[in-house]
Amino acid sequence: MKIGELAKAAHVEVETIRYYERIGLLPAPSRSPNGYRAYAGGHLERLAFIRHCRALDIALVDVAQLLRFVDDPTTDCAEVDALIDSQLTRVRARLDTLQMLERQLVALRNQCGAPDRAAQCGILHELEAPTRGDVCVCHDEHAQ
Amino acid sequence: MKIGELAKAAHVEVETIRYYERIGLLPAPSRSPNGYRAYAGGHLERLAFIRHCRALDIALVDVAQLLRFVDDPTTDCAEVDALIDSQLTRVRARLDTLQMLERQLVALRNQCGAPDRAAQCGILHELEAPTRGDVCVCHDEHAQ
DNA sequence: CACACACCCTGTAGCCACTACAGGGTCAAG
DNA sequence: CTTGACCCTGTAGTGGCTACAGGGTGTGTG
Ligand SMILES: [Zn+2]
Ligand SMILES: [Zn+2]
Ligand SMILES: [Zn+2]
Ligand SMILES: [Zn+2]
Repeated sequence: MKIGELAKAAHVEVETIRYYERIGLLPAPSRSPNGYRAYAGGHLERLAFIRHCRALDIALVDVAQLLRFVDDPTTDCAEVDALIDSQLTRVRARLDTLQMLERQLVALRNQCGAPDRAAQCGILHELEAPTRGDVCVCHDEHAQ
Repeated sequence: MKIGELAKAAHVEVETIRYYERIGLLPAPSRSPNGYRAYAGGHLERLAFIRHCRALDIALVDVAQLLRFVDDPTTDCAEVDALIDSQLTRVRARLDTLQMLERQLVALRNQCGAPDRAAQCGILHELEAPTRGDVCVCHDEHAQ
């Protein structure tokens, strides 16, 4: 299997595959006489695993860790669980932030009475608020 | 005001301020005879505005655009509104993705029956699923 | 006055996970 | 014989900072 075929099979860019090889995530395949990379089934499996993890937004360092567990199935899976847990924690933290952000943006959006000149726009007015030392609608880190 | 004082006042790293200056977001201040940057009140205002936007996760290019509106208050604020709207759209899209992600991670986390050897761990098992062509628990991009 | 220490300067490189060339080689179809 | 699709290596760019390295400056203490 040539790199383009592997890319198509795994729904990944060719450059991404070479990148994974460069950083040591995907083992270097054998080469055809012409120098082209020649992949076997195992490479597609491993690449699918990686992409699957990436779809879960798991960082590549953590994917590398998971791959080590896959390669050595005698290790205690508690570390796998912990890794997923910490990933879940990160995702939930980001979710909280984004939900706050959405509320703040909606509030901000409602500030614009009617589109007119920027001088009257409530949005810009609101964004300038912390400038004047007013209570900040979106974050209070600089309000304390 | 020296750069460290400005940094403290705006709750920003010194390097961040120099970075904003380098990319043209914050105007270069005048210099003291010793070469130190000497900031005026306007700089703190502008920096607060930028950090306020960044707290709303608005990209620096968009912040630059907003600053142009601030500087020229005669422009039509419809563009401001559109910018906030598109930001809101981005945030909501990311929210949707993250919510799916959280559900998938929870499902994945529940796969681990009891921590034991990695060979039996349902999490690794599940992460390997797309490898075997099974229906993918987390993303179907490579399942169709 | 000597020294420490905090702060300032410039410039460059690193982070993450790719993505996009530039500049070349290989191969099959028409 | 030419076209075009694919492959190769190596390097640089993205965003939004962050972290040095290698210097200069300013203040307080012994
Ligand atoms: Zn998947
Ligand atoms: Zn408006
Ligand atoms: Zn704010
Ligand atoms: Zn487990």
